[in-house]
Amino acid sequence: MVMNHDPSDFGEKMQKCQEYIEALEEECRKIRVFERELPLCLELVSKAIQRCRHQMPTDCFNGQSDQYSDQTSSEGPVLEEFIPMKPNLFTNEDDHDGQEQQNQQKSHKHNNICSQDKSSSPFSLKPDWLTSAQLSIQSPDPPMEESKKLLSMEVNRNGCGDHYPFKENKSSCAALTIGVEKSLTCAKVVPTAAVSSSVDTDGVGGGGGGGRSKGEDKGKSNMKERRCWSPELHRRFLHALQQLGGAHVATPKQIRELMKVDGLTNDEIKSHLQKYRLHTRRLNPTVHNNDPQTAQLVVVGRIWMPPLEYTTKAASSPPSENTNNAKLLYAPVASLPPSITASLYKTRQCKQQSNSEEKGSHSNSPSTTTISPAF
DNA sequence: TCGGAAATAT
DNA sequence: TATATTTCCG
Repeated sequence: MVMNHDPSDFGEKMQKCQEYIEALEEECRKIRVFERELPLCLELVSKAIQRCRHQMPTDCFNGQSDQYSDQTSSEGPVLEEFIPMKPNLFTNEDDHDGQEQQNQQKSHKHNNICSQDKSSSPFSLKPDWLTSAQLSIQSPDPPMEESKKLLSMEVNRNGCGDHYPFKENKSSCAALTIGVEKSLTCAKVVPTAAVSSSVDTDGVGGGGGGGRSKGEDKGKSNMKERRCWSPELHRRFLHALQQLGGAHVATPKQIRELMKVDGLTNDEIKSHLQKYRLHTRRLNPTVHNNDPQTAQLVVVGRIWMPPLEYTTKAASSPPSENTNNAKLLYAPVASLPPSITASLYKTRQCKQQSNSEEKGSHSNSPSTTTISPAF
């Protein structure tokens, strides 16, 4: 809708405009809960809000419709119905309300159309994801398309969450192969002693090399490259656990078969499983609830959700596998019980930006759920 | 093949 | 120091 108005109904238009914005904001809040399912919708509304805001003081009230007329054609008819279109800045507080946005604002001039297009296009969200090394952790799990992008990103970078270019090491051939596996892992091909210091700069939790190296020399040369369990990989892991009936029932071999990740070894899974069990045990020393069917919350990124659900979502498993499908819960942390969120932010996450595998563990009721330190 | 635990890097 | 991961042992 081109708002080239008569000054006489200025106030009325202004009020309508404001109402639109408020309505859109309300919509946006609702959509955010289902950000994963409705990423484009969310973006659409977000853009609508920011553009509407941006236009209010100028076009809406000054009648400068030509300022955005060119943009409307490219934005599509829906927004055009009610929002003046115009390249805008990174003022969308609903997208990634964080410092990254602010930083971007600082670094981009107001009329930086190219940048705006890049960040706002539904199909070019990658810069947004890339704006933070923590995106794969802090953000809710990306929708499928974004998830793919994220995964492909991970192929190109060498490490969990860091932006270092992928550094193919001579020994990288061992376990890390291609495709899915590389995507799922952080592809951190680090012959530990040699390269890790230059690559693993963001503190993906521990470094750590092999176990007891009987011969010290062994560690350097034959050291297995570290497997960094990316969130996606961990989702698969959890999904496998779900299918197998829980962490204390599943065996590494079974998990590996279910995960279907090339290059992933039983040892790696076993190690991860061991860690998972330890955390579970630590969190609930009295309640031995390893049954995923009763496990209530899992932290993925910064989202808590029933483990069944998020693993299901991640792996697109058949619904029949799960009994909890009715419990769809894609909720940002903000919507979680305060006790949970409070605990959540006490966790080590704050210090480990790219520690991307977190999960809470389980208890029989959310109220008794304890929050694990980043797992 | 598995679970547990030591070893090691960060 | 805590954690993640690898490696060894039984």
